[in-house]
Amino acid sequence: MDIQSILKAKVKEAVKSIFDIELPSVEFQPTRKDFEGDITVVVFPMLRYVKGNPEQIGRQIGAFLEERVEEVSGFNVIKGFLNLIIDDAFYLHFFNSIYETENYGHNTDGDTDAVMVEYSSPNTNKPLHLGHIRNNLLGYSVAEILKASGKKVYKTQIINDRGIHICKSMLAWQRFGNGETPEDAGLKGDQLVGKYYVAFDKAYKVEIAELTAQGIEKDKAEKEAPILLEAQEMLRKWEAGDEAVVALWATMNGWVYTGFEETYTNLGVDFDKLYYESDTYLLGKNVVEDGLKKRVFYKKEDGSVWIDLTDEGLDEKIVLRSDGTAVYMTQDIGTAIQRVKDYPDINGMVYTVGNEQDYHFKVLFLILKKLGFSWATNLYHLSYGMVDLPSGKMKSREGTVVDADDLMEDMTRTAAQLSEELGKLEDYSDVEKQELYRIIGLGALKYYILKVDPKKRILFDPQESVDFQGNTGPFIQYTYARIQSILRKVDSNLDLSGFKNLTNQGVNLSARLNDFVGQAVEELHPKEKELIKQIQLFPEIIGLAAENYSPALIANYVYDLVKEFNSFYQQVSILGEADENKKILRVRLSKKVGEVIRSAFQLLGIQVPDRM
RNA sequence: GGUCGCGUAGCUCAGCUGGAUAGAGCAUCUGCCUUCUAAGCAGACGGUCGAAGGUUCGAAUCCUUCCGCGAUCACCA
Repeated sequence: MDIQSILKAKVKEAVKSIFDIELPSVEFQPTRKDFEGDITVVVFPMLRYVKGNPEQIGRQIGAFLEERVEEVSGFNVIKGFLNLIIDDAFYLHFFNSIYETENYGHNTDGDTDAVMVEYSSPNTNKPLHLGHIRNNLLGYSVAEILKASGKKVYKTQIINDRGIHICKSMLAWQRFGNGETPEDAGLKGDQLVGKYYVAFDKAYKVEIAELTAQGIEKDKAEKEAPILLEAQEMLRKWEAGDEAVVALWATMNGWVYTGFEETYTNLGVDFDKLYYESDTYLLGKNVVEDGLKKRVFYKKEDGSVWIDLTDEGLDEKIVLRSDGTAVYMTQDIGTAIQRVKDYPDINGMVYTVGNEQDYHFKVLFLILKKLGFSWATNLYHLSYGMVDLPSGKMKSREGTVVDADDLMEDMTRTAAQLSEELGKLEDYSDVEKQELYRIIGLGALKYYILKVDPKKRILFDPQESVDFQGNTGPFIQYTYARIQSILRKVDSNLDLSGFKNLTNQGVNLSARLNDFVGQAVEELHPKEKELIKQIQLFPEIIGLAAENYSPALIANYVYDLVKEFNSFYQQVSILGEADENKKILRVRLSKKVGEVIRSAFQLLGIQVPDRM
């Protein structure tokens, strides 16, 4: 039972006993560092029920608690704030009770509902860029956080493998490629296909310039450039199942998938199920029929089908074209339904998609609700701000993007450079070093992106790059590495410390710690107490992060924990402590902090190194 | 123009389901490596929380208006 629940009941009891009033709720907050105490009861809200001077009331409640509640060892009142001092024994017992818990912080008795998390969902005509990185990191992390909060999670992406964009790459490759393959070019498949997408745009612009030079208006030229018309023709052939076109399409998409696979592996993300738009783009049409019957939709004279959302403050939205073909919305309706068919335990979905589609998802969710699907109330658009460069928006067509592969390589290189300067790893092999640099470089990148609130747009300056000091991934990884170093030394100093049972036989240790709790509770160092308090927060933070779909909460939490640990590390000696019981406690604290760091970072998709 | 989001230190961000003197990091400046990894620790400097009203014991946080930035308002996806 956590301390807050205990106190809540006791404060109510106090008010009942002193003033004979039933209090509906009690407000707590952690005591500010500048005051003495651990938990603060805010008296002000009680004034609605209890008449009197807040300071006076606080003192009366405080005295009651100090006398009747064994966890409360003292109190003070400042203005309307009742600061309670919690007995060290409580914290020690708490720490002792969770020390052996594996996956501490995870909710193990979660509901049986599953949730599907969609992220990445790239187009297959170009490589992934920085924007996709943010998307992937967010989606992956939220999926992991939901799992930790007790949900069953399916990770998915819908691959946008058809449409005019891929036809553009195909056409350009036919014209300028001379049969070039990724092997010939020495390029990843997605990079090669992206190259031809850029080539298309270049040729297209040349044609537009030629047309306008002939006196044709720009608008018209843009629509009638021969190369564009040809790409459109190619799309029609694809839809008609033209063998040659479909074969080329399959080949080039194949290259792209091989390339993506490599990028995903490097980025450390994965998927349980892939959906391809070439399979789903016709879905949803039968649902429209159904919606017409239910009068959720209506038909205009030209045959197009619409939904009227003006009552909800939105406008009218088309769900089927007059020629009977599907639009984007139709597909998304059909795909959502298909997913629930594929995984009947799904009772909610998370869509990781940029905030430029806020309106689309608002409408989509509303339509699904109106169609009466029970799971439609549990849909969430994990909307995030764009990643912009100092020069403005990223545009693949114009080549002004920060490529995902390049960026990861850059980060690894920077980590390598920094690490070499520090020169702490002379005994590592090149392979080991390379892997470590990757962990650090990616840690820096991932933390940098995940620590900010998803809603905010990120301005990414490749020149200034990503920090490795302060509130950063490497800072936290470094603390983890230091802890591992301590734990290694515990093992190797058997004869000196008598710690031989520490890592293997927890039972023995628990017994000894219990002795310690019994005999010397008042000796808990302030830093030890702060650390335990911080550790105590972890389960609650995971819950909050899941509720808010926010990896940033995890990042901020682990940063605070690490700061607290570093301060502890600096102020007290761990292995040098003379009192063996204290030494054991400190080693155990360090070990647990390490576990929480690893666990929290795992939720962010970031690895931790044993040394750095 | 309508709708949605954002605006906190020179820069990057926490805090936003209302609570004490608004917190970190970077940058600048001071100290601390013969003791567990200095990618660290301790400290200094830095703020009319975009502006103005309102709600109340109390507002960065909630409401209204305005300003600035962004997104979106296609029989494109």
